[in-house]
Order: sequence, then C-alpha cells, then structure tokens
Amino acid sequence: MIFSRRSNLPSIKETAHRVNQLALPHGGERYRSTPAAAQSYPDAFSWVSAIRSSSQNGRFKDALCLYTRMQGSPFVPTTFAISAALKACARIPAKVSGTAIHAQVHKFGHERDVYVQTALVDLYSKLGDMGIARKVFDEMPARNVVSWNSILFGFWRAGDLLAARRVFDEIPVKDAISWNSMIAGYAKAGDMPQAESFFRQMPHKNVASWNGMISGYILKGNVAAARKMFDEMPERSNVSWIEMISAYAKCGAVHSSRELFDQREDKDLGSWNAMIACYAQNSWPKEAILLFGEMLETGDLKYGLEVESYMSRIGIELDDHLRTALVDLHAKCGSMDKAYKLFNSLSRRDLVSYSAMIMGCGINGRVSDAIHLFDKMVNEKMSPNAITFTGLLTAYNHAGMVDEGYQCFSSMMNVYRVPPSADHYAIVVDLLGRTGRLEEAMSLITSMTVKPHTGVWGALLLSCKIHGNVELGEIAAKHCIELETESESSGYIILLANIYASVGRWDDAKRLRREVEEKSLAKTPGCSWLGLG
DNA sequence: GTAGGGTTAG
Repeated sequence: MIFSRRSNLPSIKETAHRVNQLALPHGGERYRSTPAAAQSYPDAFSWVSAIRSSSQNGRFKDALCLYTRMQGSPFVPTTFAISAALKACARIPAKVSGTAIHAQVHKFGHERDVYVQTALVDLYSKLGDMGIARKVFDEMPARNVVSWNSILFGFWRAGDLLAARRVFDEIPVKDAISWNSMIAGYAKAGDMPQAESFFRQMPHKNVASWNGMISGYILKGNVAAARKMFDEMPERSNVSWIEMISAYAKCGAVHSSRELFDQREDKDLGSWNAMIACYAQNSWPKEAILLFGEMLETGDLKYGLEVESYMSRIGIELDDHLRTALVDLHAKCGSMDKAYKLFNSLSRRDLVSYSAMIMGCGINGRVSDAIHLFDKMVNEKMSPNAITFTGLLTAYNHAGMVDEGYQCFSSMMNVYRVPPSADHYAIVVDLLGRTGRLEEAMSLITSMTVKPHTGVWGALLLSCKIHGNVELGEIAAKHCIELETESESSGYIILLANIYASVGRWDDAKRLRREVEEKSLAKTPGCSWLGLG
C-alpha cells in the first residue's frame, strides 16, 4: 500500500487519474514553486520524504507544491503523503487545498485511516470549521488521544469552553497535551482559578504546564505570581525565560529583565531578542544597539546564522538588501559556498554585493575569484569604491602577490580615482613588509597623504619582527605607542622587546618587558570597566 | 516514516 505504483494497482490508477483532474492547489491558493519544490523523485517514498522535510522546516507551501506535483508523477499519494499535505494545509492555513485533499481521501478510500482522519480533524479545527471537524471526528471508526486532542484544541480555539470541557471529560486516556490544553485554555480565557485547578490535578506536569500558568498570570498583569511560578518550577525552557524577560519589559522593569537575562546560561536567540526588544520598547536605544552588537560578537557570528534560519522560519522574504547582508555574513564566516549561492540568487548585483563577495574571497584566500569578480564588476560598468579595493588588496596580500598588489594599489588612485585610506596603506605595508621589502614599506608610509594609524605602523612593526630589523622596528613601535592609549600599548612594546631579543640585545628586551610589567601592576587598581571613571 | 498542545521576541 505504501509503496504502491499505479501500474500495480489498476483500480487505483483510474481513480488517481480522475483525481489528478482536481489540479491542486487552485482557487486563491496558488503557490510559487521554489527550487526545493521543483525536483522530481524516483519513488513514492522519496516524494513523501521531500514533502515531510519541507513541512518540518516550516516550508508548508513547498510541501503543498510537492504534493501537487506528485499528482503528475507515476505514484499514487499514500496515507503518508496525504497526512503530510493535510498538515501543511492546516498550518498555512489553506482551506481550498485542504478541502480538495479531503475529497481525495474519499477517492482513495482512506476513510478508516486514523492518521489521515486525525489530520482532517486538526485541519478543520484550525480552520475554525468545527461543524465539519466534529462530523469527521464522529464518523471515525477508531480514535486515539491525538484525535481527541485535535478536536479539543478546536473547541478551545473556537472559544467554546463548555464543549472543550465536555470533550476533555470524555477522553478515555488523557495525556500531557490534553491537560496542558485545559490549563492554557483557561489561562488564555482569563480564568486563572480554573487553570490552577487543572494544574493542581494534573498528574505529571511538564515545562509547558508551568509555562501555561506563567503566561496566564502575565496576561492578567500579575507578574509577581508569574515570577513565583517561574522560581518554583523544577526546570525552565526558553519560553519560560523569554516570557518572564518580556513580562518585565512590558511593565517597564528594565533592570529586572536584565537581571534574568544575565542569569540565563547558554542564551538562545530568543532571549537576546527579548532583551534587545526590552531596551527598544523602553526607549533605551543605545543599550539595544550595544546588546545587538554583543550578540553578534558572542559565539563567532553563530547567532547571525541563526537569524537567517529564524527569518526563513517565520517566512520573511529575503530581498536583495537582506541577501547582501547575508552574503557578507557567510563570506566573513568562511562559508564561501553559501555566500556564492546567495550572491547568485540576487535579482540585481550591485557595488555592495560585489564588494562583499570580493572581501569574502580576500579574507578566505581566494585570489583568482576576487580578481574575477572585480573584472566582472568593472565590465558591468560599476565603479569600485574603497571597500572593493580593501577586499581586492586583502586577496593579494593573502596570496603574497607583491607586485600585483602594488599595481592594484596604484591603479586605485590613477585609474579609478579612489583615494587610498590608511587601511589600504596598512595592507600594502604588510604586503611589502612580510616579503622583506621594509625600506619600500617605510618610504611608502612617509609618502602618505593621510595620517598613518596604528594599523599601518603595526604592520611595519610586525614585519620588522619577522625580519629582525631593529632600526625600523624602533621607529614603528614608537609611533604605535604614541598613537595608542597607554593601556593598549603593551602589545607593541612586547613586540619591540622580541625584536631586541631576536638580535641578541637581551638587556634592552628585559628592560622593556619589565616596563610593561610595572605598568600593568601600577594600573591594576584603577583598571575598572564598570564605568566609574 | 504519518496526526496533536506550549507562543515568548515582532
């Protein structure tokens, strides 16, 4: 049955042919096929897998598209395919498609399948059509607790408290979901005494039971009672934390929000969002932005990638601007394949997206790719800017291609009229310096039209360390120390000390190291980052 | 391998 092919089952073949004329989906529910839903599959099992995986990733429209396309394949939709498709219809929600699939259920003779029938009950419950949901439910030859819970959910959703209560009492074997539906149902209806009563009677409470009570109290504005529950519960989920943080946020208790947020170990994306939103809602924009930056820093852009999956989950369509931001993100994470994929999916590639790609190639050592992209971009009549050149120079630097890099640097000014910034100089100094061309690097610095920053002098200093050049190293270190605040200069001093050591000037090395040590000891008491200074 | 609840950021 599951693996049935039309050719093996002629009677179904006929039916299937007729049903195919239904041409799902139709009416107002026309769904654009995405690449994921455009493939074809060799057997019924693969079709079902594809439909289910789309559904599991929240791509319900893809799932439905696939189901529709399965009609054109040599395979008859199985109970597995049908229940997956019904689930997608329930989640979208898609009434017309759902009803059409309901018709197919009869054509294919799945009236006795408990999975398909339960999916139908759930579909109509979610569509708010309790008349049909009840009819399907009543006609089921066999029901299990999932079927009962589905109709129970429908009555709660329809606001029919009495029917819900009656259904609950009739459920032969209740499970946690049955109980939690009652708790959450009464809580949402604002009847906390009833919610509490069910909560107390429930035999094996889980996190959701507690969360239901917490959200009920919050809804009533009783944050203290919610907090009491939160403190008493044996284990908390992300939802518990986020609910409490945002409850405090809504009543302006920013510090209480933050206190909970700080207690949260292994913060998930939701906790960060809730805290950032708390600042935003309470007019603390600076803190909101700072925390957002902190979120991106924590865990190596891990959350940046989560943001992407989050957006696709809640169905935010990626426009070119967002895609470009993600190109940049992936490129900087080293996932150049993903960056390329997104870049190629752009409806129009512009200066910003090209530059993001070139920069990514530069960071990840893909010189020829960077050059290729640059040429393509210029061919498309786009004018590169300072960022584009930073990417390209980074690429040359990564590959140690000194002459090509230097040529690129000259053409920047002469051909493209982009004045080089200190950052560009820093890259070229690094490029020259690392290959031992220290004098050239030094004269480049002296010829600079913009003021060299520590990046420039630091690049020279590092090169002097590599090649053991004391004379230029001293000059570079001197500038670095001058430009940097006292607390951050010790790194440069140590570097200079290492240069002395590498040429055998042990006394000078020792002297500098002691200097750094004394400085760090002296400033420790005042070294506060708590904003006291 | 199929079907159900929790909902918090927005």
